[in-house]
Amino acid sequence: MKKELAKTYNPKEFEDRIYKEWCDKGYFAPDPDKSKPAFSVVIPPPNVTGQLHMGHALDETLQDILVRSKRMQGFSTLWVPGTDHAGIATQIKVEENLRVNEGLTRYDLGREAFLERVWDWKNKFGSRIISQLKKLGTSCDWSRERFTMDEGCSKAVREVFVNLYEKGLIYRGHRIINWCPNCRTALSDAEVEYSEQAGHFWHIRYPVKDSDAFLTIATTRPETLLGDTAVAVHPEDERYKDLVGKMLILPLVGREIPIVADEYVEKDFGTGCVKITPAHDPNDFEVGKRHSLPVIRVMNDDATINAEGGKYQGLTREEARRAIVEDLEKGGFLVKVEDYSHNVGTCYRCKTNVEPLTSDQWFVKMEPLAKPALEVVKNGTVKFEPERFSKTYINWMENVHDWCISRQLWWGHRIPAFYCDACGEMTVSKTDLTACPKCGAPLRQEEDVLDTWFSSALWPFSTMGWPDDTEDLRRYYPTSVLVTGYDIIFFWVARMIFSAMEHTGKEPFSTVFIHGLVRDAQGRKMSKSLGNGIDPLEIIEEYGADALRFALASGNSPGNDMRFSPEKIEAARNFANKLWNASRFVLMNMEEDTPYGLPDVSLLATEDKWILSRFNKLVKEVRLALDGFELGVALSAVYDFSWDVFCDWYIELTKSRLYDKGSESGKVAVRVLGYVLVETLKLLHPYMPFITEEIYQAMPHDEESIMISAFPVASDALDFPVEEAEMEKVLDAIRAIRARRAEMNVLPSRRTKLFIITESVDTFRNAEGFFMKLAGASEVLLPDTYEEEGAVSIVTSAATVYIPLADMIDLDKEKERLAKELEKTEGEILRIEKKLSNEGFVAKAPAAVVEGEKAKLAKYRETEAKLREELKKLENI
RNA sequence: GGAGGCAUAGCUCAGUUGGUUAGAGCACUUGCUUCACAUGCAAGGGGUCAUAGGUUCGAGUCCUAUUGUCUCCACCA
Repeated sequence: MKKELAKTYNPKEFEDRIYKEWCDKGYFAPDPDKSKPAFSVVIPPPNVTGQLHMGHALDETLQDILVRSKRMQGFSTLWVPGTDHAGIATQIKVEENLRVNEGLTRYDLGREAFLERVWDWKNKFGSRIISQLKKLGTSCDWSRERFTMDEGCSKAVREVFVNLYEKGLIYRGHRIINWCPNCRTALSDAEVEYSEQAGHFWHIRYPVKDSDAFLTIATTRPETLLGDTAVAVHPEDERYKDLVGKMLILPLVGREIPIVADEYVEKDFGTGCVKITPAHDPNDFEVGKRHSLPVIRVMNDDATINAEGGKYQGLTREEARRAIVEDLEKGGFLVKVEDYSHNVGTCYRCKTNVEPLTSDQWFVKMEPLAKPALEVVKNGTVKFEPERFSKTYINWMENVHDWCISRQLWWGHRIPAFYCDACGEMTVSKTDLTACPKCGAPLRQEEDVLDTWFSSALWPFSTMGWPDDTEDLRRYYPTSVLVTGYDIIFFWVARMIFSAMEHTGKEPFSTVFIHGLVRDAQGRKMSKSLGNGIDPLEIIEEYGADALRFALASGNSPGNDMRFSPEKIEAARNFANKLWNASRFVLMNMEEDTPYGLPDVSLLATEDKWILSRFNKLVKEVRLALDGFELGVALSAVYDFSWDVFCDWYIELTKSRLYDKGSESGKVAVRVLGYVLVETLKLLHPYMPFITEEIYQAMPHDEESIMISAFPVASDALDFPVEEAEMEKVLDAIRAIRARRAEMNVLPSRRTKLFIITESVDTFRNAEGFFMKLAGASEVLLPDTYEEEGAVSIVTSAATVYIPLADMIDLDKEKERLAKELEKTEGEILRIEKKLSNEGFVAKAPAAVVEGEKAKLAKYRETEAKLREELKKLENI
């Protein structure tokens, strides 16, 4: 059924409409046909209250390309969408909102009322990110949309927690952890970001008890002096050997602390003496354990000094530092201050300096879990693409510490541990308990919630119904590919792998397809604070989702960052426009009843066979690239074919036939045009789903939607090597003539006779129209020889073409040009001859390569002979 | 301190297991109101593929070192 296309490409007119049609038709749901192989993907769930940014756009685009191409290749594809509750991020937003609008804190509201606010917020904004994903054209099965805090995922979380607890892999402990004083919660190691900060190195004198001697320590954090319980020196440090075991008087505090010997100290760094503050430094904590030192925590949860700090109580960390340095100076304890720049841990959410401190937290014991997770990557069951990221993963997993999973937040999965104040028992349970199983007294549930990543770690199987034995799990789990950025390999990918291994006994996915970051045109990370973020929705609004997707997919190589620039998106839009207009042209030349599909081979012209043969090559190329996750390579192949081969050549080649109204040959041409265009659209559909669907619907086609049509398969029936080669001879000649005319400034309007001397007479005779249309010919003659003077000669390997342009010819220049060309050709001949006379090459190179070189040599020799002949002629004049 | 990426045209980047004369987009030059498209057409200029070695019949591609640059991990107080 022939439809009209609007005169200009305007994606706004059809993108939303088409998306709705796909949804209504149910195309996004996996095909229930059991005979089809399964291909499944789970979306990296965006933050439920987040806004779509370029990172999402890239991630979703890549996934959609994979999913759509697999669907067209006959897989039963399932793409599970959903969102993450994003504990800290969401809670911060709601608290901020509460503070700004009502001047309240979460404590003013209380836990229950505050959580109601968060749920309201979630319900208000949770659909926003989903609708933004839809604008991109993502083909997720929305009927399976999940949320990390929905009933099913919560059930999975409890199941996992209790299982791990019962196996002894989750424990509660008083440990030193990373604390964010702003978010007022513990953080895992992965949630700490280090940043270089300018600071000072304070050298402080600690007097030795009952002596005039003293030790000088150097520290970047003088305020933690309040919690010092020792000073450590290296056991082999001659300077301090005799002092080990003696006591020091802690300045300002007056506490007696021992001098201990520990290998942790570097003799050559600082003064060789380290103050030990077990409560506020992870290394000191370890030293403290080895020497059974007391642990004195001197800060509150908001990083102000607590009662242990004596007169400094109530001061912030920064205030305390200033006050203490001042007092040290007054007391004569301060030796010197140096400028010092060092790495400080900050909170990945709010960038506040992390305060290491001791507290009661829940941990996952990592060692037993890491083992199978390492194995499965090392033995290739889980493959990283590109492969190098498996190193990053293995390195991290081999050195992983226990995972602190408790967060002092309210928004999240509350830890299912129940305390009995009557008998002191703690019970961990999959279901909520009200009475103590031991003594029957009322219970109190743990206040802490779980790290957000604890639930996302279960995403590949919790979304498919685990722990129940569901049909989805049986059919689609393990999933096929996980697509994500390298920045969350530790947060998420690693944790999914060990969780899946532990709880399902299977890897969560077979391939991890890693992409880089989308940066701005200057190569900077897009960020809110810089204000350099490009809003994908604005791009879609202005250029269309297809253009955005194209811009993100083209030139993007796996694992590498990319820059996003206005030029790129314009180039993408221009390509869409080109396709649109090429399609309009094809449609214009179609009849109401032009059918889909190729006419009989016997009816095909040489150029038809040429384009089919070229298309067939393209199909092979695209499929190979897609199979290897080379999405950018596949796209550029389709781009080049569409623009250069199909539009710039094939369409132009068919014009004379098309303008011969009603001719059989014109009808054949239009069917080939339609066929190649539609099949090319299919190759392109995974990348640009909307425009390809819109055009597909307008053209004669084979399926209800391009989405469910079959991805092209290379076929021997479309291979026409002979015609392809013949056609290339003609195209070579046309290109050469055009170049020559342009060089001589022959106006396009000036048409001339062409005399073509060639052995492929039939080929060139059949191509007469092409020379008229594309090479400025008024008449094409194919004599056996051409001897007249005053003609430009153009030499290609297959033909010598003469253009009588007596008035424009400069004989000397002609000679010079021919001589130059001859020189170049001879150079090439020499190079190939050398190669072919190399015994190693002939013996070791593949036969096809050797044959290729021989063919090339033959071609150059033909050209050389013709050039010599021409030169001789000119010299005789 | 450890690991890794990148270095190819003026700019931004492709280049799949080594195999035509190294490509594209943008920018630049010249010409074109050719009846699909000026978001276009045609022609053109521009690269010793960071440097030095090595492996190979053959290296932009593999190996080693060097330089520059970016990132991640570790954290010496």
